[in-house]
Amino acid sequence: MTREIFIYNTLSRSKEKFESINPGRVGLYVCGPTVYGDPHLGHARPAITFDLLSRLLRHLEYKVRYVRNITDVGHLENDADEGEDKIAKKAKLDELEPMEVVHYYTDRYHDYMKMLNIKSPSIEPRASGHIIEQQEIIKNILEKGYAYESNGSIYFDVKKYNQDFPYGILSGRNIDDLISNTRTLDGQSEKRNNVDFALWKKAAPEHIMRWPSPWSDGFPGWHLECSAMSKKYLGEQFDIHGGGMDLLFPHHECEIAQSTVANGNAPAKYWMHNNMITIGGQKMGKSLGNFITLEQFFTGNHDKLDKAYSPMTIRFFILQAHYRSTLDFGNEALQAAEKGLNKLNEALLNLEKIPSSSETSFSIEEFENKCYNAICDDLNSPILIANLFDGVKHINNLLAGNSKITSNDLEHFKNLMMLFANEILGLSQEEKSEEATHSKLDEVMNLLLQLRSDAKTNKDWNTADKIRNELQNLGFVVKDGAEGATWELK
RNA sequence: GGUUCCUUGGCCGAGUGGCUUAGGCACUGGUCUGCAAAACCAGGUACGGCGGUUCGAAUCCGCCAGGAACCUCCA
Repeated sequence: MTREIFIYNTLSRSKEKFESINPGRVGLYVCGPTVYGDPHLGHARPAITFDLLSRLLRHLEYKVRYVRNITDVGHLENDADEGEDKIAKKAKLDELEPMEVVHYYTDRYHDYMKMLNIKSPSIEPRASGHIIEQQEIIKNILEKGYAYESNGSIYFDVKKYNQDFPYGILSGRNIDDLISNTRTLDGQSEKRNNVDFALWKKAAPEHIMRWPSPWSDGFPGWHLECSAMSKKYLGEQFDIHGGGMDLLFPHHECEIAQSTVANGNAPAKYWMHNNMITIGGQKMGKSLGNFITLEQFFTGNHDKLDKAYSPMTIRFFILQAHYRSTLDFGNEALQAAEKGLNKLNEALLNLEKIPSSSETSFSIEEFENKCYNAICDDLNSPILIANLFDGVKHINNLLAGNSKITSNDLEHFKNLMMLFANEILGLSQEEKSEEATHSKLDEVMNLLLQLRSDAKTNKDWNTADKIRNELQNLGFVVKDGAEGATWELK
């Protein structure tokens, strides 16, 4: 299947036709989470966006190597013990091993990504497992003269780099503005310029995570890990680098600088950035403390949530906006998404009930093209979803006998609906959870007992007995007591 | 302060030079129904403000207003 894909490349600030470096293969690197907190709605966005991208590429028969890292070193030391309640905090008086924190939150991240039906990447490397590779890059940059040592730490010399290469090509920043505008922070006196960034940091005595190096016992700078791991698993130049817009500067800019010095070229051909999810018009993020975790969404356990929302509702909600637009959180919007998704799911189930006929009254081919065109146009999932709702309309009309379809076309149409909804958008038809079913059973039984009680009040003994006897046949025992009837399962 | 970006109907959210009245949710009328629900049919409301370019602009340009992201860890 040869379909052209267009991708918005942040580097050129325009949509470009996607052409992979190696025919039939795609190398994709996406910045993953720093695992020191529970995953929140913001984390779901890049995960879903690039899950969608890899699903599409694979469907179009590319062999995709999708690398998404886990950042487990760099900024952990003080955030490790953010307990929610005092008891939990007390339990952590004996500080946890950083790797315990990392392990715990990595597990949590995986659990919630799985619930969102996000496929596991091909490789999920960790920064702490690639210290050697990072040190190799530092040595390389030092040899080439674009980094300097200062008090046991190594900094990248941005000013020098900018004399030979353009710094700021991704973010559109100008180094002179940066130098004059960057805030001066404490502890930066080691740097020649405040725009310089750390490749290696000497560890303070209290810092637990530390590795030996030619320069000091310390740990690698944050920007370096992605350069090291993408190079190791995808090579010096790969196809697509993804991540949140908030990583554009300085993180991705620094990656480009590091790779340009070390390898002689920028790491990726296409740079894709997903936009932020906002709450009340503001970015939902850790520093603002206004984030809602995925667990809270799934349980409804948060002040700002009217109710619980299922993982698929969250996924659908995110897919209903284009990945480069901000998306504002709101209960109304979420409930609209929930209802819309239900409508879609019901129609998909009803696909099985459609009778075939001797002719087809709408164009399957046109439907197919519209769907492909939408998703191949820089992952325009909102348009694809709109097209799927056209499909829903067709399904309902077919069921109502208002339109017709031949059995061949029906088969094709079914496959297309399932392809786009399930395989590409990743909207699985989640089974009603056992828990939910169980709690509903209680309500249903109470309803039956209430009906029986009403019948008894009306001396409608036939109905009352019928309810009791039929329940008995199904294995339920109805027990009449002074306080009313109760039931139990035999 | 610098850089970049956004502002679409009751809500969310596509579109980007001329007929897309996108789509979802909500709403209104009708068909169906014992009554509902679902479904189907029909319907309304929009492009922040002011100027300009153009035969024609929500879409291009300028100014103004409001908002956001980044410049420090952040998806």
